[in-house]
Amino acid sequence: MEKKSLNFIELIVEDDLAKGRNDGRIQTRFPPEPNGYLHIGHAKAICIDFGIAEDYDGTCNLRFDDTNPVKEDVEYVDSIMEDIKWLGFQWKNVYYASDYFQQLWDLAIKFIKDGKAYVDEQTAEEIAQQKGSPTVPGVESPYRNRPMEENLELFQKMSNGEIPDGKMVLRAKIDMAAPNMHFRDPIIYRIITTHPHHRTGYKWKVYPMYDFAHGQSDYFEGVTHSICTLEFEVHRPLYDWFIDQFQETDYRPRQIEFNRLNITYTVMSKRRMLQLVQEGLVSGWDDPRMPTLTGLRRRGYTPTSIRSFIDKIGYTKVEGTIDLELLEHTLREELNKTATRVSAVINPVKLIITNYPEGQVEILETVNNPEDENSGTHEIAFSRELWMEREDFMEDAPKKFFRMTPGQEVRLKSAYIVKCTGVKKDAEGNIEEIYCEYDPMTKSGMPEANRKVKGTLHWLSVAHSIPAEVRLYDRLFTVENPSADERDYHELLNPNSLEVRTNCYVEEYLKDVKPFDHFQFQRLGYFNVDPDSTPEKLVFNRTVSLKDSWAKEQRK
RNA sequence: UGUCUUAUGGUGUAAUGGUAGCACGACAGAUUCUGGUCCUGUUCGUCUAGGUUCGAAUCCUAGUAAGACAACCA
Repeated sequence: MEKKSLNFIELIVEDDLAKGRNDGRIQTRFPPEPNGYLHIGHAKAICIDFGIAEDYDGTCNLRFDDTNPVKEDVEYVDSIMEDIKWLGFQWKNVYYASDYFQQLWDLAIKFIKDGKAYVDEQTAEEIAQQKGSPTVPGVESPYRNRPMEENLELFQKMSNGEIPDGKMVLRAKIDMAAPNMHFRDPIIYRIITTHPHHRTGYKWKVYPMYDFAHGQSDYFEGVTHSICTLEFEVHRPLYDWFIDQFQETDYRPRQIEFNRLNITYTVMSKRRMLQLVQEGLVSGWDDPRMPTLTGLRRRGYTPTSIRSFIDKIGYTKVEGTIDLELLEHTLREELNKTATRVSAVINPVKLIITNYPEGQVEILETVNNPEDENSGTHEIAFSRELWMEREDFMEDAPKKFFRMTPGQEVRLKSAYIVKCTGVKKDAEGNIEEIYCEYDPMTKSGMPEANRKVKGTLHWLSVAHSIPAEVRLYDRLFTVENPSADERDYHELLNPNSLEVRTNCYVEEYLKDVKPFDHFQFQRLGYFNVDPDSTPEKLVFNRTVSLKDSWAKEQRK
């Protein structure tokens, strides 16, 4: 058994374990704010949070960081839980930062009593101004040194709802000249009376800020490893400082930061995704073009493929961008092994076998999955009139065109070898029908069928196929890194990210499919059944195309 | 002209002082009743300069480059 190399987080955990820290206990948490849908970047965090707990015999809890009622909603709580479960993880407990509002408030009182917090009455602008800049030290607030009793009284008033929103804040008293901006008397409590909290309603008038809530919540819960993304690196000294102020035993949580996930041709910020949804540029959070988990699910991505992808990209502290192709590769890798092969024609043109008896129908067998011996076969009807793809015919074909062209033999998958004899065109010269003759001795399985031909095409019997809508998805953006582009992001959107084809056909075998079933449409790609699909009107999404070396050849 | 962090092929990631490897991509070939899959091969890398060491991608120093931080967001 080959030993898998550990990532830097696992190394830290093993080192802590070896040193006996926190009594050898491992506890993590996944701490989303319920203000948006989870995306594949969150999946990366979920995999390490739950993964570390699993691998080191620890526990992982789900904790909603719901300290800002202005932005949060139960709608998101529900979707977040659903997405985590879909990925295949199970939390030990569900916690909410709002569960700790009383404890946090008590802690704030302690800070005031210890002379480590004060009430500031300045405006947000004044406070921002005094903060200085990364290179210029800040200025102390005129309210910084007011007596402890006065702070206590004012904070009580804030908490009672006697002070309007925005008029006062509670700040930690640390160091306005600190080189780390976060130490310049950070605001730890603000007044919010106008928005109900999704769990506590209007009970609380003051709410703790992230820095005063996150690490403390970790501490209250007994978290040992608080894993988050790199953007919180500069917060870590403050995380540690707060804990220093009230730590009572040897137990201590530890924050570790890793690189967040970026993928080419997409955006990973909740703000940008919200815009896409609100401006109607996509159909919703679950639009199959969205990098949200709900979008990816609707697109046809599987939980295992996403986890496998996360496993491939690893965890480091280097900020980079992953090729979308790696994600697609991971998905194809899985679906190739699992997806049933069926035929679908998404740009149909009629093919008539002139020497095949009218009215005759043959029931043929076709394999479900050549990659899986146990997958069996299913039946497909063959007759005189078929559907084939327009792209599979060319009148004046180049040498490397291995499909249907007059005079050249091709194989109809699982059926016969045919030779094109001509076409019928309308007045504008558009091809209306294609004609061919079949060789009755070349039915699949017969010795003559082994004859070498240039190519194999998929097809459908006109009388035995059912209509379907097929939605062809492509990347949402035309540039690799939309976030870094100076242009307005509207200009970067791919106008062809969705192409709806309403005149497609699929085999009768698919008449009873259910939403999220996935298939390989032979020679086209992997498709799944959209939730919009009904027995009367089937709707398929293209999850990802097959690798297409003919398309590549054509681009040369 | 601050603090923190990072630097390995086109991309991502290993090598934990001892042979720079893997995956994706690209390119070429073979096989094929999917121009898919499978298989084979090719291409391409330790940011720079010093130092420590028998030996440095790894440790040290200095540069260079990139990123994060100045919300009553998380």
